[in-house]
Amino acid sequence: MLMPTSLQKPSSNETRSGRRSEAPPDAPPLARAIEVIGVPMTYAGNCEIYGEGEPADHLYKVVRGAVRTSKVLADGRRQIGSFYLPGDIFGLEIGNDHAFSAEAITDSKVLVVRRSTLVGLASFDSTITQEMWKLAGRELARIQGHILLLVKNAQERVVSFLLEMADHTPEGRPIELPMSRQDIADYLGLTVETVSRTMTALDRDGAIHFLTAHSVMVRQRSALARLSA
Amino acid sequence: MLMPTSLQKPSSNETRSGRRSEAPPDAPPLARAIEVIGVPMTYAGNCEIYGEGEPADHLYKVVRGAVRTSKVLADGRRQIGSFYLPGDIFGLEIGNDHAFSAEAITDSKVLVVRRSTLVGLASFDSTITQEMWKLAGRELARIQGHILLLVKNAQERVVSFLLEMADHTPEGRPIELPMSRQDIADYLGLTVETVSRTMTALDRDGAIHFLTAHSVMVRQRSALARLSA
DNA sequence: CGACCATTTGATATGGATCAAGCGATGTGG
DNA sequence: CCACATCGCTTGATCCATATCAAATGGTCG
Repeated sequence: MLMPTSLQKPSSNETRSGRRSEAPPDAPPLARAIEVIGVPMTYAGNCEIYGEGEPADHLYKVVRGAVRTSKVLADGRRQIGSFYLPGDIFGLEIGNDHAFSAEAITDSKVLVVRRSTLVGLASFDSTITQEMWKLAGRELARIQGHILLLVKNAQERVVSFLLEMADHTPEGRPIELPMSRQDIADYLGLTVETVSRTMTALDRDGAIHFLTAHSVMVRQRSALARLSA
Repeated sequence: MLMPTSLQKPSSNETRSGRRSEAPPDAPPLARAIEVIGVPMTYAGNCEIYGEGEPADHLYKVVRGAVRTSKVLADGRRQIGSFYLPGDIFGLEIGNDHAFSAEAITDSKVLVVRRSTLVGLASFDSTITQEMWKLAGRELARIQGHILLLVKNAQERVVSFLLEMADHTPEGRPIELPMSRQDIADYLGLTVETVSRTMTALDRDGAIHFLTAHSVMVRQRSALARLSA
C-alpha cells in the first residue's frame, strides 16, 4: 500500500558529542556552518522528518542514510520529488511552507539548523547568502531536470535515474539504491512492474548488472548515458 | 515541424516615450522598479528573446502579448517550461545561464532590466531582495506544479492547463489561448492530436465552450477543477 | 480564389498499466 | 530448527490510453 509500514517520530535526538569527521575546513561556509551548528538527529526508516504544509524553518543535511521528499495527490497516488543522499542539503523551500513532506528511507542521520540562524549568519558572511542562492539554483535545476525526465519513455527514465544515483558513487563501485522499487516508480511516474521489467531488461542486455536488488554495477556509464536521451 | 516558421531578431527597440499606465504607485517595489527603469522592447511572434545557454543577466516583465520558455531535447522533441502572460516576470534563472530559451508567442512587448541593476537597487531597498526570493519561490512552486501535472492523465493535464490560463482572466470572461496547440502539447507532454481530442471532448460534454480555437469560455471553473485531480 | 498552415477527426498501433501469480528473502511462533 | 506467514520484487497475460499515421476541414493572407 501507499502507507509506510511505520511512521514513528524521530527515534532519538542524538548526543552532540563525538567526532564530526565530515566537512573539511576548506568546505564552503554554508556547509561548514551546518556542520558546526547543526543538531544531529537520527530517524528510523520510513520515519517522517517534516510534513507537507508544515512551516519550512529548518535546513537539513544528510549525514548518513537516505531521504525522500514526497507528496500524496488527491487521488492517492504518491509523487516523489527528490532523493537526498549523504552530503545533500534539503528542506530549502522558498515559500513559507513545505510543499512536500520528507521521510527517511533507511535509518538516517541528518544535521538540522534553523533557517533564522542561517539568515543571521548571512548578515556577517555574505558568501552564505550567495550560497543560499546557489543552493536554490541547484534545486531549481534539479526540478527542471525532473520535468525533462517525466516526458521520456520508461527505459530513458530508469537509466536517467540510475545515472543520477551514480553521481553519488565513485566510478567502478556498485551503485547502492536504498529506496524501494515503489519509491523509484513514484519518482519516475511509472509503476513498480515497469521499473522492475526495465531494470531486468537492462541487466539482460548487459548494460548494468544487479548484485542484489539494491546494488547495481554499471560497466560503462558513458554507454549507459546513451540510452537516456 | 518543430522549427518555428520564423525566428527573427527583435523587430524594434521601442521608443521610451509615452505613458506607462501599468504598475500602480502602491505596487511592490520590484514591480515598480521594473516599470520605472525597464527598457521596453517589442518582439514579433516566434521571435527569440533569449537563447538556452546564454548568460542570464536580465529580468523581463511581460507588458503585452505572451511568452513561452522552451528547450529542445537531444532527440528533437521540445519541452515547454512555462507560459508568461502580461504582468508576469520571467528570465529569473538562479544559475548563471538560461536553462531554457524564451520566445514571444505573439507580437509582444516586454520590459527589460539588467540583473546587476536590480542587485544594486537591492542594496538600497532590502524589500527588493525579499521580493527576488519570493519570485524565486513562485518559480519553484510553478515548476513543482508542472511535475505534478506531468503524472496526470490527458484530460487532467488539459484541464489543469486551462485552469492555469484562467487564473489570468477574470471569471466570466472567455479565456484567451495565444499559443498553438503544438505549444500546449509540448507543455503538457502530449501530442497535438490528444490535446485537440481532449478539448473537443470537454466541449462536447459541456464543461467548456470554444468560441474560437484560441478563446474558450468556462462556465463553472469550480466544476472544471473537479476534473483536474 | 487558391495556397498554406493550424486544427480537427479518423483508423490503427503500441508502450506501459493493470491484474494475477510466482519467487525469494526475512522474520515469527511452535 | 523448521514450518509458515509476510513483504518486496519479479514475471506473465491482457487491456487500454495515448501515440502514430493519414486525411479532411477551416481559417488566414497573398
